[in-house]
Amino acid sequence: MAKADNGSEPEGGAIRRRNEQAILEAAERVFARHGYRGASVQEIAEQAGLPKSNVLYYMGSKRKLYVRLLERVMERWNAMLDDISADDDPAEVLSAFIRSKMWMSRRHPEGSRLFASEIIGGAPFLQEYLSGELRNWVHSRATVFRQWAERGLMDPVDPVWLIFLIWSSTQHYADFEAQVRGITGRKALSDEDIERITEFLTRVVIKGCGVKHPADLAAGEASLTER
Amino acid sequence: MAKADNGSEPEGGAIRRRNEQAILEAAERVFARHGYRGASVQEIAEQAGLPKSNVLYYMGSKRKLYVRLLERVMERWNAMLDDISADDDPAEVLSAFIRSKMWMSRRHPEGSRLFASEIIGGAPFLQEYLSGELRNWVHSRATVFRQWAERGLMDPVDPVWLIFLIWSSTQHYADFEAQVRGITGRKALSDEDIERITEFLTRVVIKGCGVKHPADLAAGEASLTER
DNA sequence: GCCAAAGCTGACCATATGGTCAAGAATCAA
DNA sequence: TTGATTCTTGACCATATGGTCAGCTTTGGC
Repeated sequence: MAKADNGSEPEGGAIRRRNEQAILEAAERVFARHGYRGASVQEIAEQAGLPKSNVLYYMGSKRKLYVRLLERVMERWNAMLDDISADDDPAEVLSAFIRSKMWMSRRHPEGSRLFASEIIGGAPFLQEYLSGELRNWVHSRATVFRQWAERGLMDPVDPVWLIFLIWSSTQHYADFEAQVRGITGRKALSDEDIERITEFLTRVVIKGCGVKHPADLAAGEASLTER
Repeated sequence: MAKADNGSEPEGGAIRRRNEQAILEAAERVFARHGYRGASVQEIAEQAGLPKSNVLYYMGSKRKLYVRLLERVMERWNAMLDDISADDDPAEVLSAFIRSKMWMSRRHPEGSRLFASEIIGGAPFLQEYLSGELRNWVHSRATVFRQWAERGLMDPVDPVWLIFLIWSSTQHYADFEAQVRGITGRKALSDEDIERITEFLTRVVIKGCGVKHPADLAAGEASLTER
């Protein structure tokens, strides 16, 4: 038995928490860079500043460590999947969606790359998540998008392709960071860059899908002028 | 010395060509799935139906095989980077660009994933290509886009972000195929699906960037009606 | 200070890795 | 048929892999 049993999740003493944190951080980097097979426990241990045995002591096995990392990433993901309803303003919802996705890519690029690496490898560990939880989320969002289209708030585009468009174009800046750096010639993108890209993507998506403000709807459909 | 020296590239006898072909195909799959480190020569050999020694005999080393694959992918890529000029119709150029990128992702998904895997891993083998050849191509295209914007043929968007948008949203269907399958619930996308997605992306990009037909320009700017 | 629990880690293991090599088999122009 | 070139491959090697374990030290509540 450990000390007092608090109801919250992060179990274990201070030492355990500190070391696990170091291991998880190092592992996220290494797995993101080399994929599940290509990553070695030895390298993770070195990056965490611990002997290999210690990593196995805390994490049990390479596989368990990897699964735990994926779960951590998916938790961050899910926290972003907030609820929207058909009554909200499409432009605002899409804008917020793009912005939060963009900043997620910026704040957790290694996590994004870890996820990408898993998917590229055929998603051996995430298949049920994709075709279960995530699929449901996408389809519930799709329903809302379709309602917007029916009410003339946006063009009748396929919502799934639209979601994929937003996902891919935002995650690009995390997953393909090396390419972005090579082509722009910069060592890293600044916060302003990210903000400008966010604005660009938002603009293209909203204008490209013919999203209208609810207020403009009441003003009659005779005027095709935007804004 | 081998037989007659023909000027074309694919050297070697029929046996060599056949085996190399089998090895390259198998290797593209395995490297795409597991990354450079995670791929094993043994697995490549098995998938090619040859003993490991034979793979090394033809390819020299794992590293040389990998580099050769990357070069093959980049050749396919470069063949697509045809020339455009500021005199062309922006809508047509962008449409053709999206379409060819989309079909490249469909026809060579393993190659696309191989490239993605290399970039996610920090592009250790492709850094100079990215910041050299590819960078120049992007910037030459960017110049054309800017000229279009100056002539009022499209909104003054940053051309580099636009190119990234097209790259990411098209490549998504190769790189994240597992995710697309899981969420759509389908075993594979059909040619019609790809065509519809192409149309969707083209529409969003062209409408979203305010691309106009050159003919509409002459008709005066009073009419804001589209199409 | 006591002692059980937690933390730590070098030595070790079976297996898999990329790569070499030598010796034989198939191919082919002459 | 000959002889040289190409092809084929099992045996082998040094190293790295994920994982185990026994025995040590440290920690922290009493």
